[in-house]
Amino acid sequence: MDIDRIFHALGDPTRRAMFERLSAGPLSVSNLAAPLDITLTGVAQHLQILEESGLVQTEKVGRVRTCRVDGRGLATLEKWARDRRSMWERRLDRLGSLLAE
Amino acid sequence: MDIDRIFHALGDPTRRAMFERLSAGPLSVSNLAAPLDITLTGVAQHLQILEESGLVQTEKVGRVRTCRVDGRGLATLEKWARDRRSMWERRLDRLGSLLAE
DNA sequence: CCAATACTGAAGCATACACTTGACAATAGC
DNA sequence: GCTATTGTCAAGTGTATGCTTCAGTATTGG
Repeated sequence: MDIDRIFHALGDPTRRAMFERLSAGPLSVSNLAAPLDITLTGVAQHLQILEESGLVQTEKVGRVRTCRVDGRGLATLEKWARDRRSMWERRLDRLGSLLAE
Repeated sequence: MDIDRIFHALGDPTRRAMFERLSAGPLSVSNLAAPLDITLTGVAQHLQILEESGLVQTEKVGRVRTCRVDGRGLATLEKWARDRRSMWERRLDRLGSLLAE
């Protein structure tokens, strides 16, 4: 789960909308595409990027591909944010104790 | 703190590297630029995007501009991730209780 | 079996965006 | 005051990427 790919994937508003929608529950590609006013092909391209980044998982059964959130990507993202925050707060703590002296 | 700008800002590897570096502590623009092999101008451009997204805060004193992490951007990002996770897990919960019946 | 559905693949286009150069402005140190 | 440092502004360039069209492949339902 490469953080680089994850941020790149979510950097696009359409892909983020897709992911947000999927976090409410699994959808077929067509259903996922319905509210977006771009081509199905376009959606499929975005989907591939989301999949490669570990944010979304898809499975094809018959002719319909079902898409669902892949927890691993989200977990990687959360860890990244948590790590940055802890570094940042440690810094603030040091500053605080310096001022306290 | 627009989530759209935040993800766009962090979607670029250079900007993310800058932010990661700043989370360890404040830096001047030149110091921030030093390890990156792009122009100072390029760094300044990235910096503006980070600033507009609420991830970084800068202050110019004399001729040196000091850059530090702005907690608001990070908080917005964390909230977004938390919200997606909770939606996603609620879904898994419903599935679980369905199977339990 | 035939038509409709649900995607997939290749190729092209047009814009956004990362990055550069070159010139300039303001401050700091000697 | 002169020079070096630190950053800013405007404009241009090339590539990445979001999106489209068109054509094709399975699969499903009547």
